[in-house]
Amino acid sequence: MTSVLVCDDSPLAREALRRAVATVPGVERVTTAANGEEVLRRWGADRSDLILMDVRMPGLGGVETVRRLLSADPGARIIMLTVAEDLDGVALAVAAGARGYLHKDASRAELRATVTQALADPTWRLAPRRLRSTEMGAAPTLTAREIQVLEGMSHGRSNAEIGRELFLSEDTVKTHARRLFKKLGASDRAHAVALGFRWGLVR
Amino acid sequence: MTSVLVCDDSPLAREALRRAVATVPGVERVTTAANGEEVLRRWGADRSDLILMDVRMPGLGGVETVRRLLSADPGARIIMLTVAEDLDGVALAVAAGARGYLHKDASRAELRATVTQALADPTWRLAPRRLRSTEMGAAPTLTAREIQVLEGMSHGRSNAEIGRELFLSEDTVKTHARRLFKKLGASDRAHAVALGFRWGLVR
DNA sequence: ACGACGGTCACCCGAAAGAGTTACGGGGGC
DNA sequence: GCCCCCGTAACTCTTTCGGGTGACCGTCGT
Repeated sequence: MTSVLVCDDSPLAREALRRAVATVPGVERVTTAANGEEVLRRWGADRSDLILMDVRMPGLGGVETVRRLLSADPGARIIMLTVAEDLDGVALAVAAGARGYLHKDASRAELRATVTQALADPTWRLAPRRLRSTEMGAAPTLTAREIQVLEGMSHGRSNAEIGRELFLSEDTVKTHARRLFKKLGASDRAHAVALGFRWGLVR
Repeated sequence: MTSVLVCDDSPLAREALRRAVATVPGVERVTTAANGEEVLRRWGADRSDLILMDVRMPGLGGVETVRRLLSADPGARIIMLTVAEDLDGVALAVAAGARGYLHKDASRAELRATVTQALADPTWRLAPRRLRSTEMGAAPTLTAREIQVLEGMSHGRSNAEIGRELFLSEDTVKTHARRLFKKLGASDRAHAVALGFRWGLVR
């Protein structure tokens, strides 16, 4: 029974990853965890053949989780997931024994190819490479204006206030708002702000 | 020149901590960092006498940062900051060499006392203790109902929908909403959701 | 050259939201 | 005993939001 464990603190990314991994031929079970602690806690009772784990997670970070997991089970196969910003974290994780890494904006095909290969060859290690594309669990791409409007919302400003701040008419702000709602799948500004935080688009 | 470094990924908590620490007699400089990487990067050029660091941070977690910091500089004095939920992280950090820890809802007075003592005595270690109170940079205390309402907002639900979900009238939901706005200092629901994320009240 | 997309703005309209106020019962603290 | 906070609920009133639609212009890619 081939099983894969997906670990990411972002619920949206986690779901997207789970769905993507589930389509890989041969994978019969995909479990998920929200943080490193959860992975370690469950590893004793429930070992997977492969772990996909985010580098940046609250609590026990991905790097430390890799260390502790490998000291408990040197045979564990782990692939780190990362965004462009924390390449050093990836380097640490690979140094600690992770088999490779994937950028979060890797295409679904690249993700599947990597998972397939890692499952097929127990000794496989990823030759470092950079990936692009906009598939998988990548955050929706907002334009600069849309992010400015979203940030305004996250600071509690009304459309009119955002407009004054950005030297735009309120109607224009509303247009940007409507467009970013659609991209994010948000039903209102509160939802949009929440999704912005969950996707890491705003802080 | 006595200097203290405050490290927390939450901007609000960071500012609150910075202000609190700055009032400690003898402290002449307070610098801040948003994550472990930043602390490590700057440690070579700019060493502080004491570090206050959050346990849970994105990227390099507090525990791992303690390890790497102490392996680079065994004399570094570090106090971990934590919320009630990650006591294991604290245990790890203390095991790794942190001098002690403070709950984030410790009173400002307790924070100052701890910092004063840690600065005065280079060998000081905190005897484990639990603290309470609502001073310092603690997140506003929302009631269970208020958090439920805030979570509903973060999922894009209207007041009426939240009411149906929680078996409350829409008017009651609006009352909870108004009260949580006031506690958080939010001007509308989008702002409240943003503050909820920044304070770590919702995910 | 054409179309898709992004940035700008406008108008209409119904549905929400938010502020203000009142109220009543229960619990905890002083 | 009293007061403050919480949970519940209702009422009114004004503002804002969000959807729908249409429009003009510039850019980029094909």
